Amino acid sequence: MADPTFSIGRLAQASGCKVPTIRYYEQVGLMPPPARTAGNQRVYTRHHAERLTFIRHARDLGFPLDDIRDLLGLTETPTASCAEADRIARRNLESVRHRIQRLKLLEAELERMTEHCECGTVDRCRVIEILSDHDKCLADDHPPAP
Amino acid sequence: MADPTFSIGRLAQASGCKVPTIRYYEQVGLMPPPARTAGNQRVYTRHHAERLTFIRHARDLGFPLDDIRDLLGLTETPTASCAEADRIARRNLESVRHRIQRLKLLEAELERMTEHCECGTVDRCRVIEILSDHDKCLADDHPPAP
DNA sequence: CTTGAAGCTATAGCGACTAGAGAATTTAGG
DNA sequence: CCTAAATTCTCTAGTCGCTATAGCTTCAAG
Repeated sequence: MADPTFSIGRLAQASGCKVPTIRYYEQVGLMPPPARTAGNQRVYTRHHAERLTFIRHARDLGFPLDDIRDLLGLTETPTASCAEADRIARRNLESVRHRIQRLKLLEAELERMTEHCECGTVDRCRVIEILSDHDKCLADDHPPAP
Repeated sequence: MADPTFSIGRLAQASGCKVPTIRYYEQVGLMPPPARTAGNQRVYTRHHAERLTFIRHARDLGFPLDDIRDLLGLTETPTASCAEADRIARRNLESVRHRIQRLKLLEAELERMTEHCECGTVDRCRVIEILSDHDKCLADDHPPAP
């Protein structure tokens, strides 16, 4: 009859979030303030668990909290167009692709550094050398704007 | 005879760092405090420019400031073994590779989301659906520890 | 009833900057 | 030489997404 309820610790276990993180999400308005026991401890419902799973999952996918806030807003009016959700997801996909591209450049550069290091003294170190001389670097562009 | 000197603005231009970033690096001990004019403005030398280029370059390659501090320390004793520099570079290479792996999972998941979105209403949105249901997600592992 | 785990609030810290206020200094042009 | 504009100065606070700590209260098991 009555839905099961959870303490913050159980909710943390169920969701994979840490306890302080859940309180943080409440503080910044991502999670609604739950009911409290007589002794002031938080009591969560299945609704909270679902919402937190959504948040956790979106975080795992790299969505910033502001985007998650927007997505959560959308889920509350299910008849709204999902074009906005699509736009948010595409934006994050773009950002992920940018980061991959950039990191691949760095990977190549770091490989070059470590492969040619013969581990003598610092004054002949390939790592130091490449870091010191900008011209010897391949990946010298700047990271994309957020 | 006298080496050329730079104002903080020129050093910023030359290095690609922003002015407040240079001051920040001084504050956290990465850049040595430069001489000052009679009017208290910073006066930089070629040494500073080289050091800042090193820092900037290492930052571009994803080295954390603490690692950069260590590397700068090494450059000051050129007869030291470069094994430590090599170790730092390899550690960062590892970290970059981890991040690439992780981001590729996210990319696949986000592609799956956006490709199947038919942009109707939110209650049938593929993006929202996947975010809501953990079982529908491929990339549900947790990011690697720093 | 006791004990230990789990919960509470509040504050501060992380990394690596960035932004803003308000005052002082420098530089270029007239 | 003087003024106006650009640059620089210090200081504080804010960003993001938590995490850690301190010092307390409440809850659940035995």
